[in-house]
Amino acid sequence: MSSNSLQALPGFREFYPDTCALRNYLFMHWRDVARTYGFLEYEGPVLEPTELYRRKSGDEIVKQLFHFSDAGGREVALRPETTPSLARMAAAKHKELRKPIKWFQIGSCFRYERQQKGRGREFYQYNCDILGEPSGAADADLIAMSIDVMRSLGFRQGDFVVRLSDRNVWPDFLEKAGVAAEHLSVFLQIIDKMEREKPEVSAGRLAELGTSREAVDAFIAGRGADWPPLQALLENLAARGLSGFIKVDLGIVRGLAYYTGPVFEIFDISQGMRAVAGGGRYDQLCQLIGGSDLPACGFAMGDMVIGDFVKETPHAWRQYQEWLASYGKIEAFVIIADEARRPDALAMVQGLRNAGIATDYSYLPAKVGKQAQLAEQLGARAALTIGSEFPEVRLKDLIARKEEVIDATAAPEAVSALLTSPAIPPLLA
RNA sequence: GUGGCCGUAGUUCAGCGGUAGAGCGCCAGAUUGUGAUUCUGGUUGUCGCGGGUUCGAAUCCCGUCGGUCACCCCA
Repeated sequence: MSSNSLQALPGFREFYPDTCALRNYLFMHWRDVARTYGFLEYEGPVLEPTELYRRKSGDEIVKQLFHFSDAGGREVALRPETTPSLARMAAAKHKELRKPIKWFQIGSCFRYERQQKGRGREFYQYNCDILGEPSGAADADLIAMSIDVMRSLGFRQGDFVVRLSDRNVWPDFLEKAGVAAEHLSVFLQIIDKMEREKPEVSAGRLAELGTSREAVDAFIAGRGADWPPLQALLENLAARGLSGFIKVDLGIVRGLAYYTGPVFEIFDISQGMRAVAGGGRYDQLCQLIGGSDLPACGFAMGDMVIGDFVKETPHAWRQYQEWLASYGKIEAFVIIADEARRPDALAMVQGLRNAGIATDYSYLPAKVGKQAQLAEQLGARAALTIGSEFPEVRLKDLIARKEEVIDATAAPEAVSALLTSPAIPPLLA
């Protein structure tokens, strides 16, 4: 890298075709699962008033935003997530929308922070939300959906786990422990950090609130067995045959302040429980941002961690490679053996393309061998050689290594037939 | 914001005070109308950038930019 300043900004991503393919593969599965769950795609603004995020999360968050004053003097920020925009959009129109509102979005998000594995300054986030439905049926559907996203990408039971909890179990705990309700948010932050922090630190903070690490651990060990909302969720998911993916873990509360009910996170089991997706219920956010009382829940998954997870999981990677084998490949290549026939070759290329066949050819005169090599490199299965015998042309199956003579006018049909026939390589001697 | 490690050919890397290297890739030929493999030949550099030490720096020192990983944070 030279020191000139025309390179991409740190943490921003340039998708060359090979990395763009993986991105598109993720998008394809994201959209497909959303479709099967009856979700509609929407899109919000990339740039928002800085206040939209400050209002929800406080001034601290502004430090991690790309924010600036625009030419009109407005304080604006690139979105670090999409839920606030969604809450506003849904709240503004919810009276004319049939409930439940089931929307999803795949959007670029931006955070100003040093990059590391799985985290950059620019990333895509897949967000699925259900608004206007207060019952746990919606939460259960989202959890099932997140599992199906994982399965569609080739992950299996044992690769990942959904850790499920409900924030509402904790006020009850605090009350019994004699801790004032006003300490709930501080308490939840301690719970959220317990797994990352040294035990003594958490223990100290819990003691300050008037409870203890032992009491919390004991409560978590109880697994919310007597908390009806959790049991309802578990029964719902069991009916779908998904119990094997779920593990109740009351220690999951999620860092965000706006969650108000069930919360869940998906973890990569192999890589030290790396979080790959998360979500939960946020019944107050639409009121806070859009002024409409609209219960809601949702989950999000970023493209970077899940992309790494696919790369690091052999069977998921194999599934991607299989998909990739036919992605970005041409189907037919027209070899021009006699330059005098270039106009006829162009007509044939056009005919093939109009028939929906991915077709390419050499822009400049080249030896037949060179052109055949190009056909191979571009992934073509069919090679059409057009030369002085025109309108007779040769159609070769580059996998079977068999060639036949056809009439030029029959090319689209003949190529289509070849492409749909079984790909049988010749027996090796 | 803090710290560790790394920046050499298109790419992966070796060299670590004394002529800038290898594998892979790429190009050409063997093969003038046919792809794999093989063989032969060839191409490729501001050694990230700037300064310093030295007779001499890719190599040592300082700075800087970039990458990467971890911390912080995690919406």
